[in-house]
Amino acid sequence: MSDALEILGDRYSLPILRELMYGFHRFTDLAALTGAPRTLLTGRLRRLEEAGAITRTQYSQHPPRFEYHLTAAGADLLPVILTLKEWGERHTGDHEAKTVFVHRCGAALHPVVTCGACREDVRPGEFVVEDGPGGGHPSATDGTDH
Amino acid sequence: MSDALEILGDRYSLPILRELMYGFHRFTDLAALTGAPRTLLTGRLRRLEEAGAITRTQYSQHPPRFEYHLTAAGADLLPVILTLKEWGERHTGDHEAKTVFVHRCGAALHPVVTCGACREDVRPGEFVVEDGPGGGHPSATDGTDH
DNA sequence: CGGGTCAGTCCAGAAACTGGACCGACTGGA
DNA sequence: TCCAGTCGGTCCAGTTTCTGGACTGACCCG
Repeated sequence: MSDALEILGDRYSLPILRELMYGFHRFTDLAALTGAPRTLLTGRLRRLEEAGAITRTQYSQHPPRFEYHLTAAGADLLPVILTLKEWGERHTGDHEAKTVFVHRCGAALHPVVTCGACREDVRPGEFVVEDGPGGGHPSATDGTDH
Repeated sequence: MSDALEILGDRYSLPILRELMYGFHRFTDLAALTGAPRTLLTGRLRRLEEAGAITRTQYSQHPPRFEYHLTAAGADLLPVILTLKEWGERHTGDHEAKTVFVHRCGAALHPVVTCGACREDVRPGEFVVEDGPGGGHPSATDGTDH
């Protein structure tokens, strides 16, 4: 996760990706929609491109003009954005969401995280934290106490 | 989502919450595990407390000692952390995860986001973005350039 | 008595962010 | 033809934030 936050851990990267998902692809649009200063936006777009989350393609030759699109890896951030949006609406003052996601089933999309293996909902306390091959925590022990 | 990122949008807030989920509750542990400078950690913990994601409780009187615990709102960030962890392992060099989540069903926990209404997996393109009551995007939805 | 633990604070230098001005190559309208 | 506007940036100076090491004060353990 630390690696992910190295790329996404700031106030603008996820909003940029979100606007790309919404269908905006141009620099000026992204600047206006996210509120990011243009200098900062330039840097973030470069970093996201380098990380493989977006592509930068030239759509006009002589006045050089570019547009940004999600890669497969970038589109894969959809679950992160959905769950973050859901949390914001539930636990911050952000009750009147500016946008609503409507699933193809017709209902407003409220994401639920399930276990890929057994398909059951995942709740705090229903899993255990174990050390992986990369070497784990100093004294991870119990994981779920409270 | 912007409100959520106002609180969580930096390199340390989510790691702090993650370590709390893993069962670490003391200032020094959090500093060591996240790598956050102590001054910064102090600020983040105050902000998360103010946002209602964690509580700070005194467990020793005379040498004042405190420990931090997740509130219900904080625990509700589990889906965000799970999906972010999953993305990091899939799309960054973070293949050898230091920790593995094992679901109570016995399998390694790979989160899948489903629609709360129809229970189907959510994939890019299987939903529509619409303006909500809060007033929406200038010209959202279609994705075609104007 | 000495060392360690714990939850911080303080400080100075480095890095990042901010917002406004500016740019060059066009395009559209009168 | 002239003028305003668009687009994707860059440049700059001032402000804020981050960083990491040193320090503190009350306790606990041997």
